[in-house]
Amino acid sequence: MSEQTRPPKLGRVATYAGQSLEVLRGMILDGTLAPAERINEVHLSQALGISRGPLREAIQRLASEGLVEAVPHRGVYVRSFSARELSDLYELRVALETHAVRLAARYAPQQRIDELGSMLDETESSMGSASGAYPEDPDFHARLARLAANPPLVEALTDVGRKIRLARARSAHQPRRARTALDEHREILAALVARDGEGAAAKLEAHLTSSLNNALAVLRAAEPD
Amino acid sequence: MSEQTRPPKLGRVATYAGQSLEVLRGMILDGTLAPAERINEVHLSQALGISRGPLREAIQRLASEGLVEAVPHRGVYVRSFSARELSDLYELRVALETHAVRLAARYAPQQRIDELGSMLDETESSMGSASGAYPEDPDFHARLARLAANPPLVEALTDVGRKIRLARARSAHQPRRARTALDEHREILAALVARDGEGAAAKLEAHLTSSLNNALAVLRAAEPD
DNA sequence: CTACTGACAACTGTCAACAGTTTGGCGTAG
DNA sequence: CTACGCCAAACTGTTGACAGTTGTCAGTAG
Repeated sequence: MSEQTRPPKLGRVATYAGQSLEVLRGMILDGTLAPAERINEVHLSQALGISRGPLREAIQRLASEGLVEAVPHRGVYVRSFSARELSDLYELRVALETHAVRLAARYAPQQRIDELGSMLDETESSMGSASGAYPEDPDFHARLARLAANPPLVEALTDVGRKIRLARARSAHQPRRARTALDEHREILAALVARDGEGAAAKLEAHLTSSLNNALAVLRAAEPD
Repeated sequence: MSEQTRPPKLGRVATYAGQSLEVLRGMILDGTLAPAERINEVHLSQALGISRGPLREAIQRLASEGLVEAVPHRGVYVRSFSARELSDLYELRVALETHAVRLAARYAPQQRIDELGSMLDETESSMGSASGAYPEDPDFHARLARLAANPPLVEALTDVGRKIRLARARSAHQPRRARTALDEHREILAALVARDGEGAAAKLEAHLTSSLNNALAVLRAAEPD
């Protein structure tokens, strides 16, 4: 009874629609709901233990985020991306992230940059051990974006990042590339520490380009149409 | 694992939720629903002649677009922007649009560029007459963005453009600036015709900066707190 | 065997009612 | 007069049922 007697903390979502949104997004991004798969509202609502109302609200938001495509009277489908669309997304991401890193080089406080460094150390130390070795660990790029201190920019990058993550859902963890990515992250950070915005942007673009090429290679290997 | 069907590609069939989305967006952008105003679901659904279900779905999408802020159990509010947020939005827009124009300078077919020119001619000829003289006519920038041939980029710019339009809802049409804007548009287009991506980007940035300054001035004049 | 027709099943879109939370007002105590 | 607490009105969140559409499949004509 007294478990939810907390005053309204901002950001806490105590609503089925809000929870469903996050659960669904997770199911799409981790592949539980595969690309091009049709979503059955009745089945899914029963699986989630809720009614169709809140579920539909969550789906609408996913549609607005571009993770799902809703065709009136015909159902909603998990979005699938072509190689061309993946390239477009990466190109957009490059534009956004290089801009972010230029801003960060100019305005970010030293402390925030240092935090990024220690985060990379942690990533490296926990890399040999567990299976949690992501080639593109989203944390680094997300934190990098936040250094630009421009919320709309961060939001735009979050959106693009989600679509990219879905687009390359097939290309699973590649521990070999993880080491390379970490090195490239360090180079970017080094330029950032030196307040060299252009250098950081160049390193970042190279990093993202090789990431795209890696994703494209995996994509074409999976379905060489 | 799961059965995969192809997403139907057909056009849009009318649905209350979809119609409400567009109507609501219009009401927000033209000021019928003022910034910081609370939206009453019952009242609004009756005004639209529909039930709360489809209306709520539309609202969810508006929330995802950032035009509206939904606080669980407390209602949804039309989003209002501070001067700082407006600046952030413009900064993001500059990054996106300059990137778009660089792409356009490299890849856009001549014909599409020429179409932009004739569009400007039409704008000019219809400027002296009617009241439809927008200082920032969205068409030019939207069409410019499309020349980049990168759909996610266009989408991102659309999102930012909507927020900006809402943020500067108070600064109404200013016919004096309309003429200036048209001239600046022509300069951008001239650089584009010359395939001078950097030049076009520079002109564009200057244009957007003066647009921001104009908006900020109007904003501070309206509420100098 | 193929092409069309009509009915059935499945699913999405919409609605009205129910339930839980927030908000503002009133009264009472200090 | 102010502060606190209770209560009712208003509103949002959720549900289950109903309605309209789409896709499928048997049955029939060519």
